[in-house]
Amino acid sequence: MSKFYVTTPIYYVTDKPHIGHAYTNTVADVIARWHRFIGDDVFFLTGTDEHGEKIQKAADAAGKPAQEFVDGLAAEYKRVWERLGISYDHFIRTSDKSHEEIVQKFVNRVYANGDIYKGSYEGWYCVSDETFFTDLQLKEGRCPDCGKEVKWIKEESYFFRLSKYQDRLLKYYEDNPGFLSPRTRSDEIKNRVRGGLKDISITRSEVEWGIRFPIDRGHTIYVWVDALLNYITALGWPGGTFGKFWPADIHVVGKEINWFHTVIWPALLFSSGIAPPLKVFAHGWWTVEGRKMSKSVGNVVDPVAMADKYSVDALRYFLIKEMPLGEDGDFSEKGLVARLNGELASDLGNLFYRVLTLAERFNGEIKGAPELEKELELDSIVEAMGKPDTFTALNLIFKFVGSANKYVNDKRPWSQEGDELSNSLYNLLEACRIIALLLGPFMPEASGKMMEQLGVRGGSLKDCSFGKFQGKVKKMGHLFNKVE
RNA sequence: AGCGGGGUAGGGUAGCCUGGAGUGCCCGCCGGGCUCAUAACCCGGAGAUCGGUGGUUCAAAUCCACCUCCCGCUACCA
Repeated sequence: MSKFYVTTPIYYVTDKPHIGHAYTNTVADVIARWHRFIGDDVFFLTGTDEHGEKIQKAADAAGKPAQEFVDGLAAEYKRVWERLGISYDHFIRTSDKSHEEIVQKFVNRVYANGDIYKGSYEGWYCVSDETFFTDLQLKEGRCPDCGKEVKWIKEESYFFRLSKYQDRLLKYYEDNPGFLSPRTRSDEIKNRVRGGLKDISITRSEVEWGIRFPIDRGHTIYVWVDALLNYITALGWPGGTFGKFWPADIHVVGKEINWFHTVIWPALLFSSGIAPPLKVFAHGWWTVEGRKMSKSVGNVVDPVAMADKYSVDALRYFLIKEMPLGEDGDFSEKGLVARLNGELASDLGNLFYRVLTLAERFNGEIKGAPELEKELELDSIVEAMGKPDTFTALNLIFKFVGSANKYVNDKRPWSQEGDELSNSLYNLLEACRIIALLLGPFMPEASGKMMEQLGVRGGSLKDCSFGKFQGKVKKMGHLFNKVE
């Protein structure tokens, strides 16, 4: 049994989770469940990022102390993940005492290695957006986002010698081609790193709501450094289960935070003598009906509302099947309904329903020779999941659903009897059993219902070959209901 | 501005890295089969100068150059 450590980003808790957060966690969850399925010892981490000025402001606006404010949102995140079937093993919060202590320990070590120095941070600052901009980013000398005036601000800060790690990062990318995933994202990062790295400011003197910088307690630690460290503080670095699970096998992230995970994070780890993660997978973004999702447009999609309306499994299925992992895609309720009605109800649900009907009418012993098994591209599914390519894997499983439907049409079991009929049913029931097993990581609830109706127990990858069908079939209605 | 991604039948996509007959999938359309099943399932068909131009090659959707249009990122939006 090998270990497998998968993480999601920790989410900045200014508001409740939307469909993008749900996507990231669903992808990570499918990966985590798959690795449990193939027998790995999995540690699946998610959590919340709770420090920083924006959160302080949001708490002020809500009229609550910061800690109370983030407590409420962290609980909300947990509720959402439970609702969406996210099988995390640990939920880390950056306001956890143990996290704060470890972050300070880590920063001390980087400092002792000579990679932190005092300097000053300056740049154009937009007060209303609370954001610094470079000369290049300004539009006609004004804020590129809101168009208001910007001020030149200079602030004392401590810096991390990111520039020192340029060559080591490039070498790491070279030696570990799978680290930057998917490929389409890797050139972008390499180009930018080749273009030169600037040291980065890692403390703030104006921000109160954060972890104290141990070298100079007038500063707090920049939230990104605080946040990135969650991946090792959750393991209890340098003790705890760190030795067992580190390095992370995969950090699942959105493409917009790829830079932090593939450049700053490994550099920080290099500085403190810790191995970098094995893979950072940057997935794409969802638009909503063709438009960028944003609060101001008012098209933010609530994943819980979708799950309530169409079922958790339909939502999970749509998120994985709608776009190749790593690409961008478009979310629409119309698209979700089309996949629910057409693929889940008509193709998959109907397959189970018709097979179960035929099987229930049959009184004899279910036996036969494997005929349908050759249509199952199990090796390709395993290979895809190893990449990971959840999109291709799910497509291959559904290709097998199609093969099973075709088998019913070709064999016409309703006009068969005796051994012939038994053989057809044998093949179909075994196909259904394996489909149920393989879909477990993607649609855990439906998978459970399929097993129950087939009267078989759960299993693992090694059970995904045609054996003797030992279930007791019991039809219990449709797996998926059509909508509208 | 720099960097990255994309432009494939009516719509949506996969294929592109590792070149080999436009090959595949979904929706829609036309025709047929079946009646176990959620008007579901299966088969066949129509429909594409693979954004444009030029190049490399025996061979280009695929590699290269340029052009064009769309989108994203540029160091706190999954």
